[in-house]
Amino acid sequence: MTEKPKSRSLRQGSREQKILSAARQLFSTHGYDAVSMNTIAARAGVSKANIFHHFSSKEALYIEVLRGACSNFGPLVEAGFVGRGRLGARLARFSRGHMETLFQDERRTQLVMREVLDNGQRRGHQLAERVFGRNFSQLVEHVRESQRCGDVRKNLDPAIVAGMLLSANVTFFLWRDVIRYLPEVRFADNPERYVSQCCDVLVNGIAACKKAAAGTKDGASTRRSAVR
Amino acid sequence: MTEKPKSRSLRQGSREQKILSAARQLFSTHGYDAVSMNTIAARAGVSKANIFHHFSSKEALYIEVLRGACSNFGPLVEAGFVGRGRLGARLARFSRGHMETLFQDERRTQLVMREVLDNGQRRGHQLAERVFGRNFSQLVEHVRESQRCGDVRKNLDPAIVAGMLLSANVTFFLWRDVIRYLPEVRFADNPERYVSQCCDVLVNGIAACKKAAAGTKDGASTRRSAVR
DNA sequence: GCGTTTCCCGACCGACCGGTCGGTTTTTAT
DNA sequence: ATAAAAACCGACCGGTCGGTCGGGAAACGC
Repeated sequence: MTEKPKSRSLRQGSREQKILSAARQLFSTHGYDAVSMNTIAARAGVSKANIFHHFSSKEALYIEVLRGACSNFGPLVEAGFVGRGRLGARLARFSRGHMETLFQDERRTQLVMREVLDNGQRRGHQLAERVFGRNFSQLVEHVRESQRCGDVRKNLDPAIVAGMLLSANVTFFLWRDVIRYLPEVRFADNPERYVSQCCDVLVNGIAACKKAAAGTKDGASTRRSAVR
Repeated sequence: MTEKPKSRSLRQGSREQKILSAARQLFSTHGYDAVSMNTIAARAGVSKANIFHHFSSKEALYIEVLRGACSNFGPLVEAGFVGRGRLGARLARFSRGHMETLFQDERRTQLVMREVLDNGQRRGHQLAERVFGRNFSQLVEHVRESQRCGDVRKNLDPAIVAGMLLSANVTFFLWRDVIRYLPEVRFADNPERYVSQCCDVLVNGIAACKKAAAGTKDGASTRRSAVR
């Protein structure tokens, strides 16, 4: 009716994109097995047979969704870490950005998580290359750099420090719907405060001894805000 | 042939236990959807109909497996934390025990993880009560106690500190098959070293300022061992 | 001994799974 | 205008799913 014909090259892959979009939504929230091709077809407003016209199999479709989820997973994060300022400030900025990225596209994060849990052993290699790739390497490099500057203790494995930096946020994301019901936990709906405190601890933990107290300035503001 | 009759009350629930055991194995390694009742029946050496005689549905069987996995999940861990000694030593002992528990029954850990990922939102409440229950509370209480003693900075949320303590280990468990392929990571097969360094960082991070260096003694032994 | 209850199984059910097939419509190239 | 190619669909395939049913075997109370 109101639609113009549109050349195929213009609306290139519109149906295919709809399929991918539907599959991304469904796979990430319910997992691979729990989602049927019928469901995807219905969600995408497309016949099931059409899906098999664009993707050779359900597995192939899933892989495609996964590939899309993995690309550019970290550049934003990385961008948040670089720059000048004292260690505590940069680290907090990075961590905040990281947490934001996790929640910005929960679907994507959840998809990756699920893949790690379900196929970590089988596809661990690909995941390591695709999800992290250079991102983790760059983060480690930053830590190493800080060690050279004397900001970070030299007896720490930079990869472990980088891992701890990420693990706190990832765990928060993963368990947020559970810890909410723990009576002692009051930060379930306040990731900012969580990140802030974690960075506080980490900065103090990794900083070279004489500067231990210095990093506190940025991270320790316990009463930052109660929003979100 | 060689089997004696055995009264029913003696071998009480032997078939039922076999079913539960098979279900536990299969669910934990492949997830709920990917495991069929036929498979469970075959693994248990029982007819499928018999499973439905003992358990009203697949869901009920799964819940039962889950209940078994959740009980006594933490007492051992808790036991490792209490006792005397300086903060760093106790914390390291606890963390080591925690990591050990995670790997001691990987199946169980993986089952809980999967449940969190798949049904965290729906069953978050039950999970919070069953998986952690008093365990997390006790851990938090220990942190709070250390705060009163002046060993831990008072401006930190004890629940967050407790969370960081656990998150490092949990993340290691979850991502172990992925980080193995990261070139910078050399601790993938050496959880002891990982735990050791994490505790080092945490102890220094949470310790009251003047004692910052003190906790290092126990945790910083970077060259502890290369075994396992 | 005998009835009752519990345990157990093979056969079977409708629903749905991933995937295919033949044919129709739409787009593109000429 | 037309033929080739790509996109698309309804109907259908063999197979498996969770779950049921009727009946046989074993343990129980008496």
